[in-house]
Amino acid sequence: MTVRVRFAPSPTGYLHIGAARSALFNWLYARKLGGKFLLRIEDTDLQRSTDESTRSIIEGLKWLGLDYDEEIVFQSANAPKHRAAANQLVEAGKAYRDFTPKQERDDATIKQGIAERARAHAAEGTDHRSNSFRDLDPAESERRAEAGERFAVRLKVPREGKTHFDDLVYGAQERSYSEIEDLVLLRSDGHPLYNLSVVIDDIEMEITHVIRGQDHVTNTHKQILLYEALGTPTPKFAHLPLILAPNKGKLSKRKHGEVVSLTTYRDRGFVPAAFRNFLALLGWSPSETKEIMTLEELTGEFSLEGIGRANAIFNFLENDPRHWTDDKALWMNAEYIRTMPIDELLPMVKAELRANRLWRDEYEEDDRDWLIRTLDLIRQRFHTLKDFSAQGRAYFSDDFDFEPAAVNKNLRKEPRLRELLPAFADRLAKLDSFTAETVEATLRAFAEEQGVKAGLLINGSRTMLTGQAVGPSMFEVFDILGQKRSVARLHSGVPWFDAMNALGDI
RNA sequence: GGCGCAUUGGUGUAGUCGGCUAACACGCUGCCCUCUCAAGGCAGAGAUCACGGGUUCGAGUCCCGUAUGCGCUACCA
Repeated sequence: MTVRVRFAPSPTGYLHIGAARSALFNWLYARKLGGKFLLRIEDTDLQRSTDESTRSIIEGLKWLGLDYDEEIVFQSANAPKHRAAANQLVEAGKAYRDFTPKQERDDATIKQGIAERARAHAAEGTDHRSNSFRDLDPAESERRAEAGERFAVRLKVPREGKTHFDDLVYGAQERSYSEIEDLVLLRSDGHPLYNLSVVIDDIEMEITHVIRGQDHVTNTHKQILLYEALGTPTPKFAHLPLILAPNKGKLSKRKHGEVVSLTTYRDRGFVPAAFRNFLALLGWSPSETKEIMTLEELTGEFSLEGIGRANAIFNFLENDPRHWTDDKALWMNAEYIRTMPIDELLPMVKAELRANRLWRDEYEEDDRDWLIRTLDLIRQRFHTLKDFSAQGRAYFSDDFDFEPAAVNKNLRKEPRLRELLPAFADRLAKLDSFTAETVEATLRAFAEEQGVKAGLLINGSRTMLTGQAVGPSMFEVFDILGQKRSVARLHSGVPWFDAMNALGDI
């Protein structure tokens, strides 16, 4: 039997990184075993579901490189089947009509409401499953329904016994029936509810393995009850540890903002492969110690046995731009940027430069070699794709900013630079062969002649040519920027210096 | 309140049948390299494996208890 797994998000917001990891694990499992990876949008909650969210999920999967097989299943389209299944269970005596009027619940206080209700039940000594309609005579039930009385459909959970399943991650699990309420299958307005829909759809889609977050374990017990009532074999289950916030709390969009949204990583310059790699290591570890892995390696190495059972903390510092997301994710992205094949990096950089109007068509043809050399030089110290248009701007445009700190450190400290730099520029202008080697020889000779340290001219040049205090080896930068631009930028210092001096200390 | 799950350095994890002087990665510190910053190389700090009992010659690894955290407990998904 071929493996069939699914990723079943509800489109009620942007794709959460925890959900993205579930998708990744499902995908890896399917690909590893030559099975199918299916996508099902659980849009049964019409109030909260949006098309925009559905699009965001699909885009997110695409960005991560997780392709799905077969058509997307929209759960709402299957509502008639879900209703039919519930009715069939009523007829079979496995479920019953509950004519209790619907209680309106305040969504915000629902959690404490549950606890209070549980306490009250315990105090009264009542079984939380006790429902007067559970044993209502079928004929009577039928009659009241025909008369148009509103009712919900609840599963009749057996009085004695327990459900059990072997979780592929957590091992043997069991739960006494007495802990499970007669769950509602159909609302009194006929709307099918989550647990019913999931089971019916999973059966219909012939899902063999359900791999989802650990927050679903209790649902799994309820769903098993449904499978049994329906007389259908259960799929295998594997629950995944959760991804928590640094305070060990739930990682939510509302509380933690954009760090939890997958699209953030795309928008802030992550290489998809890097983020995917990072995500794979959250809760799962390969048998080898190697952590940087291609998709193929990930697929080959992946196994459910490698998944841990403890929740993982997604480590980041709010309000700290340097650590806005997990350090390891940032490191991994930098690692990918500086080591991935330049051909693969190129399209991503192109998109980034284009978005910032720094892209020129010549980069595609005549200047392609120059572009590749430049990228190879500057990518060594970049962390995200954004850096190519920000820190890297001076390589693609003459219109770039000077960092005040760099100006103070490398230019203002030594007044002689106002004359030295242009004089050095004149030397460079005379060079017949302008390469890293000839520039270096020229600079060192000039420094000695003027009785200054080479470093003074090097650092001053760096700031004049790039606006920054840090960057690649300066002679390589001269080489990349070329003779004309280098000379011009060094000369541009004179009026600039005068303006600075007029302004006084910063 | 009830039920379930988890607990190895700051974080992610490894640790098969009990032999650990507890391993790897990120992060951190220092040094080297050097025109700066990275990268790289080297060195290092950081964990009495939540706590308390027990079994055993020997426990991170097995058993019991406690604590803490998380999850679920809805006519939400």
